[in-house]
Amino acid sequence: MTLYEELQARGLIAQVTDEEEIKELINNGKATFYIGFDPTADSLHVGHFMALNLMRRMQRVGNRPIALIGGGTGMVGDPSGRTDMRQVMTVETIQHNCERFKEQMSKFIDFSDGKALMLNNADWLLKLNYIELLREVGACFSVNNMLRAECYKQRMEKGLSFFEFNYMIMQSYDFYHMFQTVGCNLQCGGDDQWSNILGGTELIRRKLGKNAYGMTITLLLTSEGKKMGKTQAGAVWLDPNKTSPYDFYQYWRNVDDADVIRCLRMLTDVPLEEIDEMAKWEGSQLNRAKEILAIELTSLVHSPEEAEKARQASQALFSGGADLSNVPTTELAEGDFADGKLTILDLMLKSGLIASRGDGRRLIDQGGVFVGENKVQSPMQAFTPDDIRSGDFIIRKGKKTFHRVVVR
RNA sequence: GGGAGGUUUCCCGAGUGGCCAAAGGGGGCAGACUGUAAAUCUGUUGUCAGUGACUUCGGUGGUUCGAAUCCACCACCUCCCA
Repeated sequence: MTLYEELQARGLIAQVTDEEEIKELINNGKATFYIGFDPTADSLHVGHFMALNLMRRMQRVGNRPIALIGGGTGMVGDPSGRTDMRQVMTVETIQHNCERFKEQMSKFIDFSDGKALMLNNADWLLKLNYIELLREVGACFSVNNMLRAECYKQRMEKGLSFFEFNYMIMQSYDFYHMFQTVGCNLQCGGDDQWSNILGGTELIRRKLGKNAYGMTITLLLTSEGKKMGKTQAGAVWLDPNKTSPYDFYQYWRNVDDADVIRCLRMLTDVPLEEIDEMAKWEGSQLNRAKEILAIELTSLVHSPEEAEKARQASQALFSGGADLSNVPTTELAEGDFADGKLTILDLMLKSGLIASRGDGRRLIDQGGVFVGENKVQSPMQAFTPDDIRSGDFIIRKGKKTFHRVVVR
């Protein structure tokens, strides 16, 4: 199976500018392709994972990936898919975020010996002179066309600033620049990037009379049409300090029935034949598929060891296993026990299970808090360090949030 | 530059002087049912002590016994005309 066929079979390819040419390029490892990453946070998240995965797959057959950090474009912000203007970030924040991205990406992509590049468009965009830019590329963009682009359409109702309107031009300039300097001949991205990518191929054609290509990958949406990897608490991060491997594992373990197979196909390396088998599973059998998904992804993003730990912790909690050492834990010192004991409210507050004491009272009122097997009856129920030390002290909030407390 | 309207609790959105911690919906959380799924039903959803106090309705001042509601100024947003 060729790379292109595989990508297609996994449902990753959304749109391509020229199917035959792109097949030829990527199947034979002749593509130098780039994907842009906006440094809007200090960690990559699940949304970026699709892109990293694509880069990894492409690199395996000899294509050369370029991870383009949007240090320059990040100062403007992509209006695609946004209903409001992005917050403008300081130069220092952007710089810091770029560093972190670099670190995280190295786990997925081999940057040695020029097998992959990491560039920052701040290196060329910041140097641009407004008048020169207008003269050089301004004539190649039709405002009429730009306004028709899907990414701006939605914003026409709410209002779009000129500042953001320029995003497409800058992204196109990136492609144009890298086409000339490092031979970048293909741009990939999420399907919401389609208009921006076309801007680039168009610019290259007009300015240089040469062909460059574009390919977008399907956005990973839940069956309800929401972006995958978003929770109420925010994004699911790849940084273990922001989203623990246990939480990461649980996120995937809990995806909807309707989404498991698609996630397996698009995100993991599990062979397609095996996934096709799983697609036949029904009902509670799908739980097995969710476990596989969670293990595979936690292994890829963190490590097989972390994945195993998360699996063991989950099993211990949900199926009554013995080893609870890998459950999320809060450590307290004797000194934390003001009067020799702490109430259940204090303990939950300290371990981050509740946001306020009122929140905790409500939960307990509704019978949603357990210590071990026992339902907590009163918010004033108190525990001494010895109570906690006398065995595994597990607080359960609701059905699936567990937290262990230990006293040093 | 001229004119009109708006800014409410996580989001949308009611509220035009006391009965407003503020309707309704969404979302979230919890309970029941389950498979760590979905759907459904129920409860809950500012903070802290619990028959009470405190903070909240863009900001700052003012009127009033009393303001999310009235007045003044400022900031921001949207729409219409140039």
